[in-house]
Amino acid sequence: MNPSAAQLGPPAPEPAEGQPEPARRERKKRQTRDALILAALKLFEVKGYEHTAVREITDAVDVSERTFFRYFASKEDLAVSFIRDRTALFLRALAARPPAEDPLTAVRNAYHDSLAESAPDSAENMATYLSVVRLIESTPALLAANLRYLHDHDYEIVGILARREGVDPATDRRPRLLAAMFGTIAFLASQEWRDKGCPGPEVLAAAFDAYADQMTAALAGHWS
Amino acid sequence: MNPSAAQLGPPAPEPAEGQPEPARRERKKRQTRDALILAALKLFEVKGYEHTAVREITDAVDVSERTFFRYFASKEDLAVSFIRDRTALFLRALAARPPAEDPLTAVRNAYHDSLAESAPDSAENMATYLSVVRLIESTPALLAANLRYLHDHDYEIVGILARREGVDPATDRRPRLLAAMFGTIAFLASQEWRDKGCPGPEVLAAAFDAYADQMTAALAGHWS
DNA sequence: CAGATTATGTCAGTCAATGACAAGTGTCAA
DNA sequence: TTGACACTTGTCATTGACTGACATAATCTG
Repeated sequence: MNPSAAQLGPPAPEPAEGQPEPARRERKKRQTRDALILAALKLFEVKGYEHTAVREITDAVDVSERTFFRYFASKEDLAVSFIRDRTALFLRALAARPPAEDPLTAVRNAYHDSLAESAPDSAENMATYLSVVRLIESTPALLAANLRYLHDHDYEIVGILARREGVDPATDRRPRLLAAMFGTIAFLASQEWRDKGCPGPEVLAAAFDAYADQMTAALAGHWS
Repeated sequence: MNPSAAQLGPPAPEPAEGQPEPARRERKKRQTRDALILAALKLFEVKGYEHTAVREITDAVDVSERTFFRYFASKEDLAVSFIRDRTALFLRALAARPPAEDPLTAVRNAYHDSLAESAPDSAENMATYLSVVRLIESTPALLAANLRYLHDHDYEIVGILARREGVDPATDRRPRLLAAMFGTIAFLASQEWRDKGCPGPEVLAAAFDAYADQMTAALAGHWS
């Protein structure tokens, strides 16, 4: 049982595997994991991330502090677990885009796909996700963790892009460049979205598109 | 005496202010600050960042642990203090570029300027800087701190760009976009540079240019 | 030199994170 | 059902980053 081994969105019943798991043990793990996340978010919202001790979270769920760290590598890790799920969604969406699309188009569409896939999941789910984003965007430490997570997983995007276009990521800089630029504008978009008060997902998508649209314009010449 | 109030490159004798400071106190502060940085880097290089306790650093300099935290907000803070200096150089360089240059050109030239300004500073200085970059690039925690620092100061670049081009950063996304993209490629460049073994500064500059050159190409169509 | 500033040391304490070992619980086959 | 085996959890002890409070000592200022 290594920390954050099995990442999964909160109460989203596993795609159902055959029979190979008599369930009780796994079910309990999932329960405590979900309970920890839920209690943590609740506390974070009230007292703020920094001022919530791990101890308080585990007390609320009635498990030992040690157990917490067997589920999550760190306090940060819990907070960004949602981001992890979103990123995984995006990666799958990107891999699924038709090869006929050029890289930028594929990335843009994949972003929308992943957003659409997670958004209507359930209203309650969306609300939770929104509160997490709000939390992350307003907590410097989590913002940094988020940044770091995105960076650590850029190479996966790079791999998919390079495969799609049949280029060698070791010599061709374009896949790395596009992957990094995607991360950048996704980040800018969620900032703008937060500044607007985290309205609906479609506003986030619109902000993303606006940034994507202006990339070449920003590089062009004078802005007059 | 708040932490990291006065950031300055290591042994670079202050631009000399009139007379208003009878010096001794300031001189001593500078001394211990430099001594802490020096001892820290030496230890980091030998034992690695994570495995060097603040206690060991302060023992080497013979000050109390508490004093360390009066000079640096955190252990990370010490390590990225060099990055701060470099960023400050870049900002000044960017502000100094002629307004006739279009934004992208100005940013690229400013990057080279700041590199040139710090590089020949002194051979020993350069060596120190290189070891810091190596350290940061090979320590996940520091990489994250670096990322965060860059992000936290994007707004300064945004401000300069917006002023240069006479646009409103609140409504026009282009300054934010270019600032973020600059950060991205500067980051990619230093990674590539590290992977090549941190050769000379000109190699870093070349990598930066290569990325800058390919930005539009990466956004264009298929890469074939 | 007196008296206001300011830096430093000491101390006690919080909080995150980890290793080691014991105790409890679930699983599976005989 | 039972008993061996695989995990999971709790307990305990420890390290290390960081902070607040207060006393002390050094450096200004006049």
